Amino acid sequence: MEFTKRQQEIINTAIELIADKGIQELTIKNLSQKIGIAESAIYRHFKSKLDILLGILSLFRENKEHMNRQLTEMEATATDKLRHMLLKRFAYFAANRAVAAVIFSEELFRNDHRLSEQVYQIMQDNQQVIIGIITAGQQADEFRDDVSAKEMSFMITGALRLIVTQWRIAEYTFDLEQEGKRLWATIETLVKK
Amino acid sequence: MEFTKRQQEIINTAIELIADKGIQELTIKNLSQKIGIAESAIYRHFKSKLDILLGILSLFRENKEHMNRQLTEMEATATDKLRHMLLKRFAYFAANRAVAAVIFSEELFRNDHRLSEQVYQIMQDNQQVIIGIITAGQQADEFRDDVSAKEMSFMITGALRLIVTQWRIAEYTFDLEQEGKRLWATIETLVKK
Amino acid sequence: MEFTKRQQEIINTAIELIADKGIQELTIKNLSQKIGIAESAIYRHFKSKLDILLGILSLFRENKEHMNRQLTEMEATATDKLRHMLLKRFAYFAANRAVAAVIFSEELFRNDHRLSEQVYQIMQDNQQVIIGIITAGQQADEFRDDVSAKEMSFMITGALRLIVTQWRIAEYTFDLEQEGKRLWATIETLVKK
Amino acid sequence: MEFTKRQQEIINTAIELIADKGIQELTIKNLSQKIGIAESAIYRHFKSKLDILLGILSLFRENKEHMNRQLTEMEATATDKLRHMLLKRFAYFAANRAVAAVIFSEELFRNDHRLSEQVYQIMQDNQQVIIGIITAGQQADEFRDDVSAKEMSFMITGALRLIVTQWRIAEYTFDLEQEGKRLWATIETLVKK
DNA sequence: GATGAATGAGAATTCATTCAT
DNA sequence: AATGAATGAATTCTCATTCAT
Repeated sequence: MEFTKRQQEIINTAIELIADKGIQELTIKNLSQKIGIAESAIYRHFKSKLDILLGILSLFRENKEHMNRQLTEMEATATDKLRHMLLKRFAYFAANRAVAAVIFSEELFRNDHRLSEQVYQIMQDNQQVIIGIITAGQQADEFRDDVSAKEMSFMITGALRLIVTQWRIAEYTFDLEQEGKRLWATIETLVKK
Repeated sequence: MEFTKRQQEIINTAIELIADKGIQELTIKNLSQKIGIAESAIYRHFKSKLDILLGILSLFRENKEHMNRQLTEMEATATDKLRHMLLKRFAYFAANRAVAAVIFSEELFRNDHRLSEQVYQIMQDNQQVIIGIITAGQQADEFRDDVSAKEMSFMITGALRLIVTQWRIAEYTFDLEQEGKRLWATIETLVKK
Repeated sequence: MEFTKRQQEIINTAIELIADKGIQELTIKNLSQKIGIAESAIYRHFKSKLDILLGILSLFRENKEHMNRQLTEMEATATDKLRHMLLKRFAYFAANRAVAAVIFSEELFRNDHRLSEQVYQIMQDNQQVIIGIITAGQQADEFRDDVSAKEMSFMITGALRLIVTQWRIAEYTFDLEQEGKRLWATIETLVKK
Repeated sequence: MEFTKRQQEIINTAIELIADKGIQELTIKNLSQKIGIAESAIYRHFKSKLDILLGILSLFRENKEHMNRQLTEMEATATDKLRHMLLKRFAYFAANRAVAAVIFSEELFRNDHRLSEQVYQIMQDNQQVIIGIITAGQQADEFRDDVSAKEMSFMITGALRLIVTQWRIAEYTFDLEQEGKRLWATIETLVKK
């Protein structure tokens, strides 16, 4: 899971490429051109294009795990944690459009089992964190418990994904963090006891 | 918007192809082979591959408009309408996996403006219908009104999309209609007054 | 050499097509579309595309023979005949751009022996007529005779072709007849005794 | 405007191909086969087929500019210069049939603006050189001046082109240099005072 | 580490032509 | 006469990858 400077450069450039114009734009040619090296040079650093995609996912997962660890260790009410987590995520996507573009496009990763497995894991991990927070919130009597933590987290995840998707389709023409705050208000109203 | 028999056959085959193995599998060669005609024969029926994709969307839109019209004309409580609509949609996707695979993969349609425009319209139309039902429900005092109809419909759409996406990623290994009913229970609990 | 109405329509449309955008634009599809019939209908009237090209040439040759016969029968000085012929030809090309485009593009007819043979014949016929006029002019002491009639006619033909070619390349943006008159003045000065 | 070895090879092969059987024979397949590399290898050296055609023209233009520069610097009477130039050009075409076939077939370059622009420039450049020589000849009292230099150069260019064209149509069955000399005699007679 | 040249497989599309109706 | 459907061959071009240097 450790990447060299060049490997990171390649991965990041690949992410940008995908974010910009979709997976079809991620070709070795475009990639190498954007970096400024020869096509064949790419193969010094990654065995194949598939490995670059795996690299993207692994980088993303690492990042998310870091975020989640921070969150778990945080001392705060469940409400604060949940808000914190969602707003942080929106901020992250707003600052890293490319990642947003890549991570919610399961389609891109359908060709290979290793890829779809990774995407699935990332989704699961994420859900687990939210479920954890909500369960805690229910036990602390902050959140309603007539809906299971799992179902609740499902609704939240769905909304999160949809807002990011719409933001992408709208070509980033609205303020994601702003809309994210509005969404949080809704979610808060819905989950609080 | 009227398609000949052959055009419908091509569109349906294209949908199946995409659903099966993703957009990358949708080549004129695969398409013509699956139908059993020559590659060039495809071009007698569609000017280009792009037009086939537009055909898919137009077919889907037509279908959805039909569904929505039925719904609008229906005499029922907002709760019933909403349940009816969601369950119907799950049933439709369960029976038309391919369409589900295609319609929630905005990524596929990013290459061309005409395509993304269509996808956007379909999403909008859909949201409008749900908003309409919820507003009615709020006025009839069936649904809570501390959350706007728009926000609520947003949560619902997000959940709907997420469940279908997970079902696809899980390679249809769970019963979508079953899970859809469970989701409906959650939604009902959340929206009712 | 007798063509039906439809055949003539096809030939004329073919000429226009070539004149407009070059031989590459002469496809059965474009042809049938411009006429307003189905592609396959063309084959009712011509056995193959080659026969259409042959038709173009045959039509043109007929026309030219007619022009030449008129000229031969005309009672006038050689100078008048030559002027008449050249100006007439420019007028004809100005009015029939398409024909000009086709007839000076030997390239188009290189694929098939039957075609290039025809083109060669047309060129020869033409030269013969000019040679005839010049010889007469020399015998009548109107034209210089230190240059053979053949060489002189060669210079004239070359100039005629070049002016039409330039006119085509310039996309008909200058007045061919006007320039033709100027060219005639030059020729007259050069040939007269 | 500098070409690699391989690029020159491709351009030359393309010229040969066109000269042999016309532009229709210039396909990437034929080209690569004649060279002995894979089709896709061509694209390492030229972005597209259009660029190969542009390459042909640019190579030709370079060559011609070289010839013209030599001529301008030459110390000689206008008559000698003109003869020298024409005979040199015939010699060049006789030795480079392929180039002759290509360069006088404006038709071939009609598809693209960049191409026809180049062809037009080459024609213009050429004419300018001849006009220059003739003007000098008129001022030195070698050439008649009752016909403008421009008109005279036009006649000469027309004749030059026609002779080459006929030589091509005759499938190179006559001696171009021989005929060129005869043509020169005619031109000399016509232009001299 | 990096490059340039090459490759084979495959992509979308076009074209002239045929044939049953 | 004309049409609609189909075909096979060909065309330009792209792509991931390899290899010698």
